[in-house]
Amino acid sequence: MKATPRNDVRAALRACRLWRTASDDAIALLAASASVQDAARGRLLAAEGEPAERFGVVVSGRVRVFHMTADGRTIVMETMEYGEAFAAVAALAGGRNPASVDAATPATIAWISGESLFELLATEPQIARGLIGDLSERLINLTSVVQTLALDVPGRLARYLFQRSLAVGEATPDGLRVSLGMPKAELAASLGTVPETLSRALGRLRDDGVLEVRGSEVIVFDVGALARLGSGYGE
Amino acid sequence: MKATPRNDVRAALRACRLWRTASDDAIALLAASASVQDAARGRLLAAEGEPAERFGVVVSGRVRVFHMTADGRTIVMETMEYGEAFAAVAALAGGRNPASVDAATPATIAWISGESLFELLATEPQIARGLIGDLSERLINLTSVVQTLALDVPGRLARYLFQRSLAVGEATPDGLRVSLGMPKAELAASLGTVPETLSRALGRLRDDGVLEVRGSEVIVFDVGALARLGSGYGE
DNA sequence: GCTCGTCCTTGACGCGCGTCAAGCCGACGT
DNA sequence: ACGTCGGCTTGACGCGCGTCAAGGACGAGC
Repeated sequence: MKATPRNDVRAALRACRLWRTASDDAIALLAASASVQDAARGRLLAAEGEPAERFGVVVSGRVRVFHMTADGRTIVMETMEYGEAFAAVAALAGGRNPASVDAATPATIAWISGESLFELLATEPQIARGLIGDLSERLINLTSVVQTLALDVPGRLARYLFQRSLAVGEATPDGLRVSLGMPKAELAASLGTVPETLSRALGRLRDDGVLEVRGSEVIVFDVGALARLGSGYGE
Repeated sequence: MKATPRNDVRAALRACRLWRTASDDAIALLAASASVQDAARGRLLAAEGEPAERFGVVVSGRVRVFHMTADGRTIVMETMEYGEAFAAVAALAGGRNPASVDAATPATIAWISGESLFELLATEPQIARGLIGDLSERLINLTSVVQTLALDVPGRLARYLFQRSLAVGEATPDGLRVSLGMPKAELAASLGTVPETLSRALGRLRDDGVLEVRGSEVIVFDVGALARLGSGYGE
């Protein structure tokens, strides 16, 4: 961690939706006040229950916002990438972190104090609207997490694959090629389950002719089926 | 629904934390612009997926924010009472309702357009901070819902009873008397389960000597056990 | 080539919980 | 007091999924 201004940090802050209407000068100030941390993969960045007086913005890499259950499994609530902020709510509400955060890949984080943000808010009040919009959006995302948890594992998997088909699907003569985006063990954790069950769920989709598994990517034949299964409407 | 200003409406709006630093004049304006609806119990107030251009404030009664799964069960995400706003995120983010809302009791609702709120924000920018705080808090609440969903049914029940013990527990010579606050069928739904399973979970707590069931209230002998079970740490 | 390690898959089993189907109890009307 | 009806409880059963344990499959290193 150090406090010299860095271009990558300023760029990440500029890209952050929280204060997208802020002036470049204000961003520069924010960047100057930030402390920068390089975190190895798996490094814990914020712990559930800890008081939070600052929040992080992802400069590079990916971080996971998650909750760990008593038996050691994790539920991933959000994954944040370049230019996204995490642990912001606790800093804004002045409370404790409602969830833990760790680095899903090697990551660089810019830490900003809640105070700095409130100062920014005071000098440039128009950013409030962006902030409110962003918080609302996050609330909507979390709502969808809750809905996802109501699905069974095949449903959650289908929902994930469907979203991923839209995002990174690549048409080929065989079908839509979709990379899983992470090792299967990690995907299982993201879906709130274990590798064994994920494997069976994939096997079932394969047997039903929806897709074909090829190592760490799948060839999707029937995107509609994924959409159907992932929206919670029976088989 | 009608548009004449009402004292109960103004009072409810005044009590609303979203704009707690707003001036009385601004509240009066808001109240005048509101349309008031009296809803019977069970009445649907907002449907998931619908575009939302307005949000509601509870003037009397209680409303439930919930998601209905494909098989017809409901997950309750929040319960809003006097002076609390619902369906606000969609109106603020300009999207669709991420969840449905219905009246848990007969309720009176003041509907306010998202536009009115933004006007208020423009004329009295200091309310942004309250709004941000409220949204953050709601985000934290939802996070706790996610965590609750990771518990098994006895755990969820214990968590609920523990919170309720703190909120409405009444010391008696026998133990802490805690009313369930709603019929058991409704409680079961709030916990994301069915009456049968709730009944068994209560029976189990009774057998373990943690509490005793008396109709629609319970006598708690061991509050610590409730806290333990509800935090996700084994039996 | 072999060996080792890592990641994934498959099978067997147990547990939690939702479902179906009876009972039970207390509240109410006549 | 009796019947009836709705809310609650209890038992039996099936299914989904987590766990344990035992194989594959594949690449890395010698």
